[in-house]
Amino acid sequence: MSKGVISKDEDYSQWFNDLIIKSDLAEYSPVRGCMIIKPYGYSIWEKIQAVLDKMFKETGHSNAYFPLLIPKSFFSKEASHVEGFAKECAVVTHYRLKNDGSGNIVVDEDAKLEEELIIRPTSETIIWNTYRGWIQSYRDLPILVNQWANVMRWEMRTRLFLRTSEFLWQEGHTAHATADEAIAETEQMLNVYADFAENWMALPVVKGRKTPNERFAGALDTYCIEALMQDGKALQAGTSHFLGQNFAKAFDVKFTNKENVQDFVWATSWGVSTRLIGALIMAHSDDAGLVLPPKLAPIQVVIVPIYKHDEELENITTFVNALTKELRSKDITVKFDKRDTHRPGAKFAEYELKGVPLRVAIGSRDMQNGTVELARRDTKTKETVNQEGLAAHIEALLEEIQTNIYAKAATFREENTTEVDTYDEFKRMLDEQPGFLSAHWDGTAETEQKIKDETKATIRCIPLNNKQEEGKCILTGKPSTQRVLFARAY
RNA sequence: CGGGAUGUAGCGUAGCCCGGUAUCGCGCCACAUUUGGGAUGUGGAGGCCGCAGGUUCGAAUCCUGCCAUCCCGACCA
Repeated sequence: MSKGVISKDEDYSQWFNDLIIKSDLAEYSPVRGCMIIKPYGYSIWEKIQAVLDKMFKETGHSNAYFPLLIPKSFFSKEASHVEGFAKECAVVTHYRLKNDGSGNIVVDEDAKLEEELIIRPTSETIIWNTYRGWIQSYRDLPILVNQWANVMRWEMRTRLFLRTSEFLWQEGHTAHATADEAIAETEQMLNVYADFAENWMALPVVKGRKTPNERFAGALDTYCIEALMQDGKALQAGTSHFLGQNFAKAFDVKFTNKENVQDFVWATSWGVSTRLIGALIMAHSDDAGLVLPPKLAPIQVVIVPIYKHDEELENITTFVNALTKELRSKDITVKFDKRDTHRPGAKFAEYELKGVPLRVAIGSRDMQNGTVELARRDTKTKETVNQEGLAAHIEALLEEIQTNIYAKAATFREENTTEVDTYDEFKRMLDEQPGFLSAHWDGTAETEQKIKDETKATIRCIPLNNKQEEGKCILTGKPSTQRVLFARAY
């Protein structure tokens, strides 16, 4: 176990917090629920951004930026939307501070805003208010816009990366001439998210749809990707919403179609957030620290020299410089840590904590033998290999690590996904072996709510391409045509 | 917003019951010896004891109020 990090079996929540703090991803800020994302943590976000941004552009989207502050009145235009967000909005009421004469800085009551401003919890309202001016004809459609931004939701209870008051995300907001086109867009972006989660984050996900209860405020249909964490709880890793014409109607966004008939515009929105970093941590890491998939690791390979004299270091450095150059030509991110202020053992522990996928150690012994020592973070195994062909070997190994991390997570999910047919078994599994529970449900909100109240488990999603089969609801015994996925969730 | 806990050096802590300006470890600085899994020795620096009142000759310690954070619930990406 790493110093200062509690074992994840002993206290999972504490383990998660310890890891984030000790591995330098983030720290607490002076403001409740807000965190400071430190350079190492932010560099993971930058990688996530770079990959997703490319995927968005390849699917025809462009980036834009809408303001942080939204007039309060905008929120009253879409009924279910305001209901969903009203309780967690931060409100700007004044625009000036003053000195009260005794050295205290206070709000200047004379500087009260005519209309209060809301710090965006999400941008549907300001964006649809804007789209009204952009759209007149079917020729103006579709609009395929994404924005990278911060948002604020004043949550009751916060957790680093999983649920902070302010978080970073991207939100796509598209406008279409037909429902079919909007639904296709919603599904397309869900697939982009699933592709990203599985192939970059090494995180297996279930694609599905939310039940009406769990839908986004203002959506007709919410698609999601659900992942399973190591403590058996589910995490919603991304969502894509079909908003129908709700926002177009609320903000009066109409267009003239080819038949010269006016109609309301069809909408989607979709987003993922810095929560993905939380998912990354909880899905793969262990008691020694983070385990980052090579494709998203800020440092993919760290090289640690072991030497007694400067002359030996020079020797090693010459070799390392050549190796580094070769690795960089393969787009592999390398760090050569030749600090003489820390001994090798300390460095080993540090990079394990930080989840660097591959470590190369080179000492004088290796230089004489023409070898290096390679240590994998995912398996914690070490091997001594020849310096000849090393770059190619490392490249292959990184791919193997990526595959292995995914396979491990997939196996875990498989072992913790259970089909249950009775309510007793359902409750017993939640206590004894938490995970995904695939069970029949009668399709009513009442049943869903009752199960939630009694067990804290919610319907995570109705998986897409779900197998249709006859069954009986685990709670009511009423007939059902398919299983849905339950779990306790973050 | 309910329940629980905690605030003492950068971090982790002792001291609090029984009032007398603070303990230990890690880290930090200097020098030396070290370097294949978290080095060792010697010397040193670092504190308005969360904040504000009160009691007292004297408060980290007793009293009152406040603030903040974390954990568990309800709410949520």
